[in-house]
Amino acid sequence: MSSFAGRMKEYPTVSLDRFDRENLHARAYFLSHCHKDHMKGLKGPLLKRKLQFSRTVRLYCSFVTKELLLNNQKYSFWEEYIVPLELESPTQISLVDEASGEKEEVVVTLLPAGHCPGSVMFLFEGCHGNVLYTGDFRLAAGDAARMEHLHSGSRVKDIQSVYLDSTFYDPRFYQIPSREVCLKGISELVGNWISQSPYHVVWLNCKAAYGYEYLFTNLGEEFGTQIHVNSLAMFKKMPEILSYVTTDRGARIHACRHPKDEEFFQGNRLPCGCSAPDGTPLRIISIKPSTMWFGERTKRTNVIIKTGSSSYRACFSFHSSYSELKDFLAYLQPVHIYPNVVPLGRSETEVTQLLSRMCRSRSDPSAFIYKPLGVLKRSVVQRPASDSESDSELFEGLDLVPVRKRMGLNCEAGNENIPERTAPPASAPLPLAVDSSPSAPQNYYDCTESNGEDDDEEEEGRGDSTASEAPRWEDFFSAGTLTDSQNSQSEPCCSVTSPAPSAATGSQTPELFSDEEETPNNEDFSLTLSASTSAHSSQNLELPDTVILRPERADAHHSETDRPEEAELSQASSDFDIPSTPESKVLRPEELSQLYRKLASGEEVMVRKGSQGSV
DNA sequence: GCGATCAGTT
DNA sequence: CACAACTGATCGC
Repeated sequence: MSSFAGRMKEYPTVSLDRFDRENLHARAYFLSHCHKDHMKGLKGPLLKRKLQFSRTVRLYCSFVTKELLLNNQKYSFWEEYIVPLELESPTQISLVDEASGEKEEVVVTLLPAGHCPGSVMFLFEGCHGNVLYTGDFRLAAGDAARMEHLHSGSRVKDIQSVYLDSTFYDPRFYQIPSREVCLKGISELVGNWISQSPYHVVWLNCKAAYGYEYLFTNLGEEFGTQIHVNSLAMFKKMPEILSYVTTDRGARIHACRHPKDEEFFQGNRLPCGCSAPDGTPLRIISIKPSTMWFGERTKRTNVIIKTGSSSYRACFSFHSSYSELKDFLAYLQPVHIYPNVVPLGRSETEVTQLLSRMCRSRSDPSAFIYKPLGVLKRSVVQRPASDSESDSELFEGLDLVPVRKRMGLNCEAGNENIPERTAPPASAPLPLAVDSSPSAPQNYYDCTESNGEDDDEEEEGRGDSTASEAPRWEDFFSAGTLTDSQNSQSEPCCSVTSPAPSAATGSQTPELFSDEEETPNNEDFSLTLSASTSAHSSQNLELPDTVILRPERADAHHSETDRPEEAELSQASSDFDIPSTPESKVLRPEELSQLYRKLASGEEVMVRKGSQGSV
């Protein structure tokens, strides 16, 4: 849950995702996506009054977010104050103090965030530097390298600060299976079930929040069907979603909800109360999307877990995993990183400190020699989804840095003279490496036919789409297009600048595939299903509560700390429990700086187990 | 009576 | 499992 207070240090006159308290005085508002915890104060009467007296204060968001927001009556008063922005189209906004007339210009660019429909990150560029507010996001490793607007020419932009969705910034959440893998697992489960008879139906036990839509569309596509949901109203302008949902209760796949839906399910009823026309009892399974995570060295990823005779939990995450976050940060190398979320069981200072290891060094770069150790880790960062058993995590956080030139902050308006850092080495995901051929993702997805076309062509109708890309999740459900874009209401306070020229020269496919070969292999679990578990009215008591459908391979090393009850659930393993390398300890940044200095000065340095000793 | 906040539930 | 929303109790205006 976001605990971001609403304002960024560099541009304190704008407020993002918070609309109460101090934020009432903002010159402009930004909404990253339509989840309640990012809308605090948004329906406040105080704000409403302020708007009525203002000529310049506006709310900026994506078109889809606008649509979803206005779908809720409580926010309808915003209608005339919302300025929807296209994705990836830098827009200059004047931040005006209406009392004094003082004015500051800032260029904002919306980047797809992959969190839920309409979700975006905001990149601000102005005289206080480039700042990225991520909102909530789930991006795969390497995605930052594919975002044109994080680059200037072939170089990564100089990012002063990142305000980060740090939900899973904790080594415990090292790995979360990719969307593709999760989707494939769910697909197989659903397919195996509904193919058994017309009375076999599936209930997707989704929470009342946006973000599951790509599940609906992909399942709908795969099985040539529609998913039953409570309401279509919010999707009325989103044909690419609308065509896969229905309010026809006769559907085989349901994602409808009811306040007592869990009870209903126990009584073999769907939340919508639907039953078979001829009176034959339905055979219902529930699939509850929930986040599952896996430790650093866990190779097997069980994306489906059976939790009862007819209940399953399926891996699903709205947020990037620890390794995905590290990849993201390692690529951008911001000077500062501020957490928007404090993961459970941690303190704010703790997270900030952990994050500081991913910041560009603030000290004199010449004090650091990156070579000996940096190279080691660099390789890990390149292939985040793979070689998870590598012990090079020893120096986590200090890897990255191929030495990059630092220059002063630009204080001219605009973003012309942004200091450029060198592009990452060839082994890194290339900036703008446009992996546009549909074939490449197929390797990655590893989920057969269902995805090559999941881009749902209508999506491509988006007018602004500058970069031609392979089908991407974020294209699909993050920002989306609306029909009837009569939206171009030009606002007095905003003008569109020309997008930065695309430098999509690279053609090399980034590190997409990883070792997903180790992922699905789902034969095991189809067996379970075809065994056609007895109707769940007969409580099968000898079944354990939790059955892992695809057993772990022997590669989960439980060597040191072998805790039987956790051995099965790799997500219970944490890097705290099982150190990456038995003899290593994670050095504190100060210790490492000291170490690096010694190395730089030619001193001999030895790292011994547990503590760093030097000669 | 409305809204904000918190704890508990799913 | 740890997302995000809903429910109900409590407090204040």
